[in-house]
Amino acid sequence: MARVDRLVNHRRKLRRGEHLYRAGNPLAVLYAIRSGFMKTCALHDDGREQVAGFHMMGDLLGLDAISSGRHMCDAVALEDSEVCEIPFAYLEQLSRELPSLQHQLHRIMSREIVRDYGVMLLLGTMKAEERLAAFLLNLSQRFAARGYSATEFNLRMTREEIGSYLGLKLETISRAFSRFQQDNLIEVRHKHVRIRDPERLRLLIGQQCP
Amino acid sequence: MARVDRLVNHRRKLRRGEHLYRAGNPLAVLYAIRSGFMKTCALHDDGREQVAGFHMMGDLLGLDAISSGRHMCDAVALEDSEVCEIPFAYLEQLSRELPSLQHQLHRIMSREIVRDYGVMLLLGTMKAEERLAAFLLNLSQRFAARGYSATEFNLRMTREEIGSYLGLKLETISRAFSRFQQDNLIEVRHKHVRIRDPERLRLLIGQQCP
DNA sequence: CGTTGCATTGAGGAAAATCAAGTTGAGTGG
DNA sequence: CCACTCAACTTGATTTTCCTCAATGCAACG
Repeated sequence: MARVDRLVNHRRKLRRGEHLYRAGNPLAVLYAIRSGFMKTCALHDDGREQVAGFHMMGDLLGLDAISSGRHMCDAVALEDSEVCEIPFAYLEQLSRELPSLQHQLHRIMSREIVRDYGVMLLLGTMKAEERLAAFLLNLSQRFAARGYSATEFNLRMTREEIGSYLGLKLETISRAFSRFQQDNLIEVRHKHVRIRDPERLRLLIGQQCP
Repeated sequence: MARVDRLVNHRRKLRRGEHLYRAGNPLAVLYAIRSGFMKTCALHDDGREQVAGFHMMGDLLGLDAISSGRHMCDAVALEDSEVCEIPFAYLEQLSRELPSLQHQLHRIMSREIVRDYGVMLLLGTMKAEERLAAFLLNLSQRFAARGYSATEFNLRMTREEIGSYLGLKLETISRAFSRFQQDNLIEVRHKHVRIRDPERLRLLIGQQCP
């Protein structure tokens, strides 16, 4: 137990806007988010970038770097945040001795893969408003799982970042928000969102294009 | 070494069209493809599905199931194929004793995560023809890495499956193929593709929209 | 109190989806 | 071997969706 403690001993604080790591940085440690809110951005050679995910308390970052020993995306704090540094080599060593730790690590990596499949489904098959609905419900659920309100929260990211994540332009996000508000699905004012009708939001996602 | 051999001892043959596993199946083994060609499909509750990846010799399938103990997607053979069954529990056990095996497993899972980021980038930021160009170059590269021709190969999947993977409709794929052929980038006749100008295909991807 | 960065809204245009015929080729059975 | 069938593919016309461009609004901050 003492040794597991040592695994998560080192903390690091980040100011809003600060990079936790950048693509190309060598892998040294994984990061468990203790507090705050972050985004990861996948980058293409030609300069294009896309938000690959939004991350909050309890999420583990840096798994992309294990394959090559270098990070393959950027991680940026969207608000002041605190992370735990987990030396990867030590994590591997310890997980050889602790089967439950080992299995936990595998489950976390697998969960990331499953999450990515969900994003692909969203990007590949959904219309703009379906994407935003799915995004809001996902956020809602994750806040709820952490003990925050499922129906009322502040967005930490800009419309542009939401758009990037959902494969849409910021204007499209803005219009979808306005439309949801008109339809009494949500109340939205700047970064603040209140979900008024989660059930109809959920239905909205199911609408195949006919 | 004998024990590593035992790890990959069991084979399974699949006929074209046969499922290797389906979403919901409990995780028992991972699968290493020995020969053939497969697709994995992510599924949404409402029946929508999307091809999450195409897989060939050497690829490892089933990682999505580790997180929950159940498969989260379908895997289907696109041609007669053979796979190796790798009991996951035994793999975990053995990787506790063999650090290099452990690290190899982590790298493979991480590589899948990185691959997924690439697909997100493709789905989120690229236009139809860029997507198809990226797809063809990726296939080409993977064939080359396995000792096959990088410039000439047979597609194992239909236009519809390509479209599903790329977030496009089959008609769009067909038109993009025709256009590439007109522009002398490729020759395509049904499933047979010859890449005539990989360099210009590569350039095509870099074209930001403006 | 103007500057700055987001956000909203509208108008027009481009990309891809949809709808609708045809074509091709592989497989099947006469 | 030939006619038939069926699935996959191609191509064209039209429609939808989202993007682009542009103007304006709004809050935060020095």
